[in-house]
Amino acid sequence: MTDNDYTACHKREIMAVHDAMDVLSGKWKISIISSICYYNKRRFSDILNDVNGISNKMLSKELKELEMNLLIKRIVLDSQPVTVQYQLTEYGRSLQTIINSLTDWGLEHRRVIAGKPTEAVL
Amino acid sequence: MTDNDYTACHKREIMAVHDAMDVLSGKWKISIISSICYYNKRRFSDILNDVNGISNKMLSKELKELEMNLLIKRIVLDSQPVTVQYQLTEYGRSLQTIINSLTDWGLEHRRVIAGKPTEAVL
DNA sequence: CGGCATCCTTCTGGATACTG
DNA sequence: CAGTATCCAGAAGGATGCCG
Repeated sequence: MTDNDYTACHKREIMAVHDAMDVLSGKWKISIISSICYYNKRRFSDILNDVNGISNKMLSKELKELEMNLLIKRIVLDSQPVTVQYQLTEYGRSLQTIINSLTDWGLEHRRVIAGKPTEAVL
Repeated sequence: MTDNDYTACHKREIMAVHDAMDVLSGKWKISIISSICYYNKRRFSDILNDVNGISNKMLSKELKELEMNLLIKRIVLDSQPVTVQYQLTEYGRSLQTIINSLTDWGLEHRRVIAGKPTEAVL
């Protein structure tokens, strides 16, 4: 993008971003995907713990939506009591680039807004 | 990330993602940023037109939030009637990578869910 | 043109309790 | 453990009209 405003049409790109957000929007969805992505396999209660502030209701709901969108899969192990693993699908793994960009930016951003040291809540 | 689940702690990364989403979450915020980003400078009514389905109220509100977070700046030209340009700040431009990832993924995603041809609404 | 104010409906999401 | 069910407050967000 140059500084002079030549008027190409970018509606296609903007709509692509909107499409992506259709599936990813929600206060928690991206954090949930990150959790599953970073750990490869992750259980319900672990995600509940990873994602700061989420309630089990919301986690349950958003996991279901992500599953419907074929981004994650649910694997039930017949242990006692039952164990459920969540995992990214092949398709879901295509989000890795986005997750990485967001992670990088988030780490930088935390530094910029200051007073929010990374180590504090660890 | 390997297939065997060695248990490193990724809370730092997951929280970074959450931090990023703090600033970027909302049904429209990322689309708005994309619009401004792709056109470099963009006026209120143009963004209103770029972002499919947004109302002026929401646009106004989210622009204000983005400005508060120092991601965009508002430039008033004293024309008649008044013209307002929105532009990414230096800091805001650091989001470019994220926007690009989302655009790429969105274009791919549109292909995957099918029945939503890119050209239709152009 | 670029908003803000108001009204009103829908959706979000927390707290809590309960189930297999 | 991994959810589901219910209740309910508050936020999100659309429609419309007004203003400098």
